[in-house]
Amino acid sequence: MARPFVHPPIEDVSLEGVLYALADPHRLAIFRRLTGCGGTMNCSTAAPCDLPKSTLSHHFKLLREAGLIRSEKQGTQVVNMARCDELEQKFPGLVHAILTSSDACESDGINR
Amino acid sequence: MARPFVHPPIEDVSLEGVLYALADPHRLAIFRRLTGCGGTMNCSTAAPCDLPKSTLSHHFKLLREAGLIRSEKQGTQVVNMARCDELEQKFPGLVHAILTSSDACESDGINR
DNA sequence: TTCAATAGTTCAATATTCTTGAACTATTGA
DNA sequence: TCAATAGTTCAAGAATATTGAACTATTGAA
Repeated sequence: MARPFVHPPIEDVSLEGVLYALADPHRLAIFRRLTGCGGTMNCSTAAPCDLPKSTLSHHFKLLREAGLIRSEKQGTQVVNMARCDELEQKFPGLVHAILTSSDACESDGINR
Repeated sequence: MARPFVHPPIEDVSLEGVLYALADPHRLAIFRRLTGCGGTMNCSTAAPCDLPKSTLSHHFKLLREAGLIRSEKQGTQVVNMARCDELEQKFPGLVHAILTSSDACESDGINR
């Protein structure tokens, strides 16, 4: 694709950005799948929701630029992975607490 | 004031709502002050930022309806307190992780 | 090679949400 | 009774989000 992906260095990743990115149920669901799978996933697979692809693309971009995921082009697809280790170092316990809380919430209705 | 305050029961408080509420730097700053003081604080004191009062009122309402704070009228003012214990029970470790991460971020520029 | 299919991205327009000035309300103290 | 205080509410303009349509890059097959 035309422009290369933007991945902020971990020191530029802000708490607000992270919270904002994960405050959206679709993005939280995507991030959960990426952390859950341990490895990489392409966009449409990681998104367990039937949103238009332009919307999905937007969500992935936001997750990426918030510092939550790393994306890389691979053939015709883009593979994504959660930046768990870096995040854990910058925001200790945060991702874990969010994922745990999210697990406990069936109310989301979108996750899984 | 006309309409009474709305405080959702803790079981109706959603993770997304909490994340969204705290994704705003002003609201995070307000919440931090409320947790930091341990007790109650009126709105203008809890808000360490010089926003118009209509905006502040909106932020307090959002924090309240997201389940993060409890507000009560006392004379001419409204006193607020963080719902820490309830939140801890529903979302273990979450508030603590956010506050810790927030402490570590001087980049916010608004907190304290 | 060419061509169609795949997997996203980008753009632009509409829809939704936020911010804030101005007017309003409730309480207090003089 | 009145002014001051501390917020709330409303409405309008500003800022963001969502999404259909057009576009791009890569692959695999003919």
